[in-house]
Amino acid sequence: MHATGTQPLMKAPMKDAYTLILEAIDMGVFKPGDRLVESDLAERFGVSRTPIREALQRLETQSLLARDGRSLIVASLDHNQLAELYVVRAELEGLAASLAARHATEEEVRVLRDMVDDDRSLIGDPQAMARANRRFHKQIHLASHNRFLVQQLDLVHRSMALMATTSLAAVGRDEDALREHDAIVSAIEKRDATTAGEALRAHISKAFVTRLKLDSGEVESTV
Amino acid sequence: MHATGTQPLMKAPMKDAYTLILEAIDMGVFKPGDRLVESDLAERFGVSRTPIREALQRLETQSLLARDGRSLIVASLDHNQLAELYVVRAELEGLAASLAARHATEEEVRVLRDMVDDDRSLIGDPQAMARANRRFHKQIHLASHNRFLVQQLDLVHRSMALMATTSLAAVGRDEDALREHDAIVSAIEKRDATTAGEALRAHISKAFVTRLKLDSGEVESTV
DNA sequence: GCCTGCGACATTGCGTGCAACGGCAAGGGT
DNA sequence: ACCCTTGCCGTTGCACGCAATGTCGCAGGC
Repeated sequence: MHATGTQPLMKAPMKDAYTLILEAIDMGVFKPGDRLVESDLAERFGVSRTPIREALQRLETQSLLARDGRSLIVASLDHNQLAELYVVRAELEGLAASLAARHATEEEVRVLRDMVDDDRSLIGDPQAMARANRRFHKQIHLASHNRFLVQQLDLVHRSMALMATTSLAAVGRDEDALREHDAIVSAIEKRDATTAGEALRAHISKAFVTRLKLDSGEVESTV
Repeated sequence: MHATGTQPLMKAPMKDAYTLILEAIDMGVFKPGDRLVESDLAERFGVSRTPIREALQRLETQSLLARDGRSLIVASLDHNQLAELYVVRAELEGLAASLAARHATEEEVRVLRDMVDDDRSLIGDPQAMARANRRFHKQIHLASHNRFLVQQLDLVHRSMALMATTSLAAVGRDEDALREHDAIVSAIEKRDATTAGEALRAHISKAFVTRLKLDSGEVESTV
C-alpha cells in the first residue's frame, strides 16, 4: 500500500509540502491563529505526515508558526510586534536601497525604472499593486547584491504575510507609494546611497502610518 | 518512567537533536564543508533518523547547512559572503544599540555597565573574552526590546559561528574591543541613540578589519 | 453547585522499513 | 587510450505504526 496514488484528489503535488504550506499561509488560506494539524494537512496535500512535520518545523523556525501548548498555530502579530517588525524592516530596506545605489548594475537600475513606469497603469487595483510592489522591493533587495540581506528581508516579508491586508488598499495610498518608488529609483539612478536609503526608510514609515490608520479605521480600505 | 531506553549507550539526550547539532556546529565539532550523514548523527546522538532529519532541515532553513548534491554539508563563508554578513551585522547591531539607548530599563543599562567592568579581568583569555563578548552583545539585543531584531541578530550570530576563530584572538584586539564596549555603554547611559548606533557600527567595522587582517596573516593570533 | 480527579481521545514524537535517486567504479565498445 | 554505459551501493525521502502525553469532558464527592 505504498502506491503514491494515495491522494484522494488528483492534486498532483509538484511542489514539496513546505512550499505548499508556505503558499497557503501567504495566500491567506491559513490565517493567524489557525491550528495546523499534521494529519489534516497530510490528507489535504496527499502526502504522509512526515514531510508535513518537516515543513511545519521549518516554518516554526522562521516564526511563521508558533506553539500553542503542544500543537502549532499560525503566528499572529499583536500591535507591538507590528511596530517592532516595521522598525526592523525600515532599517533593512533602507540598507538595501543604499547598497543598491552603490552596487546595482545599469541593467538592474533600468528594470527598477521600468517597473515604476509600468506600475502606473495598475493604480486602482490594490491586488495587482500589491504584487507589483512585492516585485519592486524584491528587485531592490537583489540589486543590493548582498545575499544575507536578501535572506533577512525574505524573512521579514514572510512575517508581513501574517497581516491580512496590504496597506496599498488604503484609498490614495497607491499613488503616494508610486511617487515614493519613483523617488527611490531616482536616488539609485544618481548613485546617491544616502538619499536612497532615506527615501526607502521614509517609504516604509509612511506605509506603517497608513497601516496604523487602516487598522484604527481612520482611513477607508478599497477592499 | 519514560522508558526511552532504546539507546545503546546510556547517553540520555536531555536536549533535542536540533540543539545538539547546533551546539556541535557552534563548538566547531562540525566544520564548514563537513558532510552530515543522517544515520551517523542518529547513532552518535542515540536517536533515530527522524529527529535528525528534522533538525537538519531546520538548520538548512537558516543557511547553516547547504546542499551539496543530495546531501547536506556545513555551510562555509567565502570572502564575499563574509563581507556581506558584516555589512548586515553592522546595520542590525547599530539599530539594536540605538533602540537600547531609547528603550533599555535602568537595570539593563546597569547590567551592561557591570559587564564592561567585569570583563576587564578577562583580557588575555580570548576564549573567555569571546564568551563575554557574546553575552554583552546579546544583552544589547535584548535591551532593544524588539523581538524581531533579536531574532534576526540571532541568525546573524549563528552564521558567524561558521567562522573558525574569533577576532578577539588578535593580539591587542581584546583591549580595543573593551574600550569600544565602554563607549557604547556610555552612549546608552546618556540615552544618546545616534551615538550608540554609530559606536556599535564602528565597533563591528573594526572587528571586521581585524578579521580581515587575521585572515590575511597581517596580525598574529594568540591561539 | 462547584471543584477535583480520572479516563478516553486526539495528536504529536519517534522508530523503522522500503523504495527511489545519485554517485562511483568497473567493464566494454569505439 | 578515452568515453560511454551499466550495475552496485550509500544515502536520502517517505510511509506507517506504536507509544507517550497533553486535553477535554464527565462523573463523583465535598
